[in-house]
Formats: sequence, C-alpha cells, structure tokens
Amino acid sequence: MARAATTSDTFNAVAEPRRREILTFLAGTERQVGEIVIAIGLDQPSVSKHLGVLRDVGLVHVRRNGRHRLYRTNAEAIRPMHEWTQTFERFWRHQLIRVKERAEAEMKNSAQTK
Amino acid sequence: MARAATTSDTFNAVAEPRRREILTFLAGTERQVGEIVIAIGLDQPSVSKHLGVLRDVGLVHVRRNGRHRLYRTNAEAIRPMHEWTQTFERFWRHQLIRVKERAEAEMKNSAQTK
DNA sequence: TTGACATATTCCGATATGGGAATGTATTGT
DNA sequence: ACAATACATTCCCATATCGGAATATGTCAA
Repeated sequence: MARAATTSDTFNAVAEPRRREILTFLAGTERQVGEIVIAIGLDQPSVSKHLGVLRDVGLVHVRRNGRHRLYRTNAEAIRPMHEWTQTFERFWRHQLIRVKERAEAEMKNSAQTK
Repeated sequence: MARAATTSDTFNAVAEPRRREILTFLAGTERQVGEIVIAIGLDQPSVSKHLGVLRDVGLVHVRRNGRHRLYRTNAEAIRPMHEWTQTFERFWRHQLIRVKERAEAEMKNSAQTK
C-alpha cells in the first residue's frame, strides 16, 4: 500500500500548502474561482483540483451563481484538527515550565560558581 | 513536481494516521521502540521509519539508553498547527450562531404556519 | 444558435510515499 | 570474541500525488 488518499481525510487535505492558503483566503468570505486563481498564483485547473479535494472532505462549501461558483471555507470542518492538537496543549505547557525551571537552576548555579 | 516532502513539514508528517497514533502514544511519556511497535501493531522497520520522519521535523525527541532509544513527543512542535487551526475559530463560532438563528427562525415559521 | 466566459475533468509524466523483506549497526551479556 | 538484542537503513514495488496541457461542461449574451 502507498499513501492514504488525501480525499477522505482532513489532515491530508490540509497538509498541502496551497490548500492551506486557499482555506485562509476563503475564511469568512465567498470568492469565485477566478479570484482564488489570482490570489494563489496557480493556474485555473490546479486551483479547481485543490478545490475539489477540499470539497470532498467538506472543508469548503460551494454555491453556484450563474456561471460563477462561490467558495467559502467551512471552518467547522477544521475543528477536529484543532481539537486533536489541543490534546497536546497540557504537554507543551509542562515542557515550557521545565525549560524555565532548568534555566533558573542554571542561573543559580553560575552565580554560585562565580 | 510531485508531492511536498513529509520531512521538512509538520503538517505532512502529521497527516499520516499511524504517525498521529505514535504522537498520541508518546505524549508525556518516554517509550522505547519495541513498546511502540506493540502499541501500534506495525512491524519494527515501519515504525522506525515513521519515527525517522517525526524526528526530522522535530515532532519527537530521542534519548539513547544502552541499546534502547527512548522516544517522547515534542508537544511544542505541534503548537504551530494548533495556532493555524485556531485562526479559524472565530469563523466556526459565527457559523454555529448562524445555524442556531436559522433553526430558531424555522421554529417561529412553523409555529405561524400551524 | 453561436460564441465567449467560468469552471471542472481527464490525461500525462515526474516524483514521493508507505509497507515488507533483507540487511546494517550498536550495544549488552557471556 | 561471539551471539543476541534493539533499532535503523536500504531496496523494491504498487500506488497516490501535483502540476501542466488539453478537453469537456455549463451558463450567459447577442
């Protein structure tokens, strides 16, 4: 087996830097594909494909308006990632405290040695 | 160009489900590779390779102890992801409010129609 | 209807990926 | 020194990926 499909997995979909840019660009606003193309600086088919991936995992919503399609980030779909990373928060807090303590101990040490 | 390298990018490294399992397993504790192999249920070389990726992007720390290597999640390295997802928080809050409002509007509507 | 415009899809090629098997490398115990 | 243990690395293969070019689909305007 090779790699997991990006479609069907939020984490993989978000792993792509361009797709992250798109999500940021579409946060809180509706934009048509042409605007995204300009903003991201990729050719139209590539943008459409990224949008396809984001659509499949539900990270964006689309609305048709004449010959345009209006995309918008579905922030709700990012929440599971936020929650997963959050489970590590208490650990990085611990780490910071330990680093601080170690630094303070060293200060005391060098003061004594002096 | 093909895909972005998993090495050199936290988001890609975390995109792998097994690596996420490993990170969870190693959160707050040191474990030797053998323990990880048993916990994750993958063969040793695969686990070592995943650990290699996690090491390269700084998501785990290693310490040698005799013939063992003790791995531990470096929670601090997960923080950037947490912060990136956090930038969308205010949007999913908005969305929730809108959904709620719409639901209330519908209730009122059906009450009238009745 | 015809043509222009906006977007999606398909096909292609170069490359990266993960798993399994085999092999390499330290380190410990005897 | 030697065997055993604990990991890491290398090789191979099937597959997925991204970008670019070409093509298809759908919608509006004249």
